[in-house]
Amino acid sequence: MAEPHELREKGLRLTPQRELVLAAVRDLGHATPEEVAEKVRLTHPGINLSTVYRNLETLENVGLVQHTHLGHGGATYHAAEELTHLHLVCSKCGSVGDAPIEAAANFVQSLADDYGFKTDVSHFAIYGLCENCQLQI
Amino acid sequence: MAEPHELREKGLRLTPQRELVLAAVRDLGHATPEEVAEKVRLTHPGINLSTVYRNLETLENVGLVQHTHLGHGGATYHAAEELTHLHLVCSKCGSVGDAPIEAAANFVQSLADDYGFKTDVSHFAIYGLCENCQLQI
DNA sequence: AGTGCAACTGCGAATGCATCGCAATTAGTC
DNA sequence: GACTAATTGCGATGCATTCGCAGTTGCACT
Repeated sequence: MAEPHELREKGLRLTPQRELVLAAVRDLGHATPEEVAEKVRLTHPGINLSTVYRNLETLENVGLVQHTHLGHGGATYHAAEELTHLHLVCSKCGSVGDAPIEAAANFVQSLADDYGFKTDVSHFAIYGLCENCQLQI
Repeated sequence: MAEPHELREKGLRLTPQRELVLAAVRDLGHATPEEVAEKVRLTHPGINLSTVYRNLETLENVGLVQHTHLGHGGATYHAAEELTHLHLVCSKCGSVGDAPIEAAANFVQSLADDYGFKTDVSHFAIYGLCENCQLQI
C-alpha cells in the first residue's frame, strides 16, 4: 500500500481542511466559496472562511478544481475531473442550465481559425433567456 | 429647433452629470464605472461615484448603454449603439479582443434549437488564450 | 519516537467595489 | 417666479475577498 494521497502527489500537505474542501467541491458540483464552507462545517465546524478561500486557490493552482463566472461577480468552483460543460445562465430567473461542451465545438474552432484565439468556453457563463422565461414574456 | 434631447425623449431629466456619463461611455468604448467617473471628472471634478453608478443603471434601463462582464467580477459599460461584438479576453495577458457577433451565429442558433436557450453572446466575455500568449508558452 | 522547519490555519483587520439613506439641490411644469 | 419630484452629494453600510501575523501541525529526517 502506502499509496500516496492525490494531494501529496501534487506537492501539497494533506490537512483535514484541505481534504474536506476538495471533497465538498466534488460533492456539490457547483459551489461558491460560502457554500463550500457551509458544507465543510458539517463535519468540521471550526473551519475559517479564509482557509476555504486559500484552499480553493491552492487546489486550483494544482489543477484539481476550477472556477467559473456564472453571474454578477462571484466565482463558483467545481472539480476538474467533472466533465466540463457549458453554463446557460438565464438573465431573468437566474437558473443555470447545462449543455455539453460539444455544442460549442464549431464556435471554438472558428474562433481558433479566424482569430487565433484558444477558447475556454466553460470559464464564463453563456448568458441569455431560458426557455421558460421566453414563454412568459 | 427646440429639438428634444435624447435623454428627455427617454423620460429622463437632463442633468450635466447624466449627459457627461453618457458621453464618457460613448467616448471610452469600454469602461468600468471607475473609468467613467475619472473621465467625467475631467470636466466635472465634483461628480460622485454613486452618481455615476446610478446613472449607468438608469441609462441601462432606458437602453442607452449596456454592461458586459469581462473578467473577475467588475462590469464594464458600453454604449448601446455601438455595434455589439464578442469580447475575447485573454486569461494570461488580460487583453480584450473583439470579434464580430456573427462569428457566434451558428452557436447561438444551435443553442436555440437544441436547448430553447436564447443567447446574448455579448453579455459575457469569451475566455481563453490570445494568439500571442499561445506562442509564448 | 523525537525534533525542526516550513506550510498551513485561525482570527481579526483591512481592502475594494457597490449600494443605501437622507438632506440639499435642481430640472422641468404650471 | 414658485412648486414638486427627480437627482445629486456625502457618509455610512454591506458584501465578498484578501492580508498580516501568531500559533499549530504535517512531514522529513534523525
